[in-house]
Amino acid sequence: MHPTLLERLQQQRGYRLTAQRRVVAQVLEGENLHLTADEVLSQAEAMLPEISRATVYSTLQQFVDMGQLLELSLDGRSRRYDPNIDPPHHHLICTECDGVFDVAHNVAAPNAGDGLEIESAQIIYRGRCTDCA
Amino acid sequence: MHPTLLERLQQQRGYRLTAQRRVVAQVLEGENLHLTADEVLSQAEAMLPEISRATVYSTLQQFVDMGQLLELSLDGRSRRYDPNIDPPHHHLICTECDGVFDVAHNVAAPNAGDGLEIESAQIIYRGRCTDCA
DNA sequence: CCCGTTGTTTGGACTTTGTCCAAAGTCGGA
DNA sequence: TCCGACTTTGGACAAAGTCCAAACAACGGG
Repeated sequence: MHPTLLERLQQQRGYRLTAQRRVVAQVLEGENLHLTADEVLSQAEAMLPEISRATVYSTLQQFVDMGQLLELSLDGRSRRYDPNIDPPHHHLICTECDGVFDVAHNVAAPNAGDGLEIESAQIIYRGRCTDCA
Repeated sequence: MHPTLLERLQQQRGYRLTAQRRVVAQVLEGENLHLTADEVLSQAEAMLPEISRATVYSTLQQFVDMGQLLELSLDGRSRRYDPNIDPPHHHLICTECDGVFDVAHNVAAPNAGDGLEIESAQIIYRGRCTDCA
């Protein structure tokens, strides 16, 4: 298996892995989990009641900036976070159950060299998940 | 050329093309234009001062539901709207100027038949636009 | 032409999501 | 141990979107 988010954070040198950061990382961990910041906050509060909203938001942002957490903008309303960086993948939003699912990354879709420089591509599929189809 | 958004709306039978709806459609029109709902609102107010926020939001939603307007979730904070449906295309967010640009659609990225049914795919590229590169 | 029905718009209150900031707390090294 | 740098906190604030009841407008039947 690939190292978990928490394991990857432990390897970052010069980074204080405080109780708050550890809790946020633990909450995020899991296959096919795509939590919003507020979902992370409520689950983190269950483990560490005095954690504050500002900490959760800024911790999430740090993980993203460190390249250890994927930020998804799926509905224009909130952001979701995916701790599975390593096998690159994309996402499907099920039009029936509204769930978010990882989808294997087959083909990069590089593009005509119109003079633009593409760093990354994120694909959002819409359709029906295996359960609903 | 492909018909404009306004023209496409005029062809919808049994749909009242009120002054408010016409104004919203006119504001959206244009190449490489990706306005937020609030940007649409302020420009619409310039043409029809008494138009209300609720009308703009619900009109945009209707256009999307009718399949005549593309809704983009690029930053998890707001939604942007693209009136150009017809030659399918994707979008680039420039990491330097933060602009949004249409990118020609080369390759559909269909996927392994893992039992899911894919209806559509939307690709968000990140990189540098032709001006910034 | 009037009326009722149906569809549309309005303003404003409200919710959700995210940001900012100054003060307090914590940690590790000299 | 003490200092300085980093981290967390709570609360105020802002942005984006939703909801709702009342007012308004348009169309067709009588």
